[in-house]
Amino acid sequence: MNAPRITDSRTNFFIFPESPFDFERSAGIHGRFEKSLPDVYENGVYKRVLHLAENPVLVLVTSKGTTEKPRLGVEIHPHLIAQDVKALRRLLDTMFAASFDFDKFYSFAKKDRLMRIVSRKLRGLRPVSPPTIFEALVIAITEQQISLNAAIAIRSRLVEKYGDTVEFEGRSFYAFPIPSVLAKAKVNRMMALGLSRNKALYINELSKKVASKELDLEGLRKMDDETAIAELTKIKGVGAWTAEYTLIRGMGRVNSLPADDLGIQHAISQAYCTGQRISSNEVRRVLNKFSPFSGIAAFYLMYYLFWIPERAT
DNA sequence: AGCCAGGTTTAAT
DNA sequence: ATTAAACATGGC
Repeated sequence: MNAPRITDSRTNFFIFPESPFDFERSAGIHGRFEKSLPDVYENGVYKRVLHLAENPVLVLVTSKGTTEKPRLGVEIHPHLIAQDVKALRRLLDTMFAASFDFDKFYSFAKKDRLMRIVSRKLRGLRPVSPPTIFEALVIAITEQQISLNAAIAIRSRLVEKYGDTVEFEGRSFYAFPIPSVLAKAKVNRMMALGLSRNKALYINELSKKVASKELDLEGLRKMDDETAIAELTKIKGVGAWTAEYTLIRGMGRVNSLPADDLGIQHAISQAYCTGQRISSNEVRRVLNKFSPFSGIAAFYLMYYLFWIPERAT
């Protein structure tokens, strides 16, 4: 598995991710919502603020290649010193270069008639990840039980209130709030953004543990799926769905399957069953043939069924 | 207006 | 070991 190569020329450089990579489709997910801070995707450019050596830096990413020969142009504001370029490489690796072998997944997908069509149609689609597991976990908590639209609206307000900003071309761009800030936030203030009391408490307590280093979320990357899920579910407010969702969407764990997910249950049922609501066990049974890619298979199927209006062949 | 939406915890049986 | 209630907002 080759790590993406990054060529450095001060504030602008290229990344060469593994192929195939459809940047527009993958990063473009963020552009489907009116506002899904801290992520902004407009006119083919992905924009967000990342922390490098604790400093907020605006990063602009755009495709300069193709799905088969991916090449991403990266632009930074303000300038970076050399050691920050290294840190940025790590973050962009995490976010865009989910290091797994797409060809292997696609060859698994051929075993199934529908999945063959889906994977051909969506070739190069990756689940883009947040830069940190902390962010992925907070995202998952905000999305518990309520609709995606509601969660994204609430999360955007959380980011506007607590995230660091970089001004650029007369606009504010945001970083996801860092743990120490959310650790100090008042639960009542967080609730005013639309979080339930419990979710505000969960996020606040989680942030305190991460900020104090009592909890090392990034250390989860070294663990296998099962162990990471066991660790995550020790955290208050984190059940099976939240842990599994964090792995697939935030850690590139393509076999992690949040089988309790209503959207996945709906998608699997429509594609392989009667369309009626099905159980998590049914979901696992149906997707088992795509193991060790069951999570990414579910992601592809959901995207295909619910996110492509112009679906035809 | 009312119900459901990419669940989890606590408190009951 | 299983079941019920409470929870917050946005969309239809």
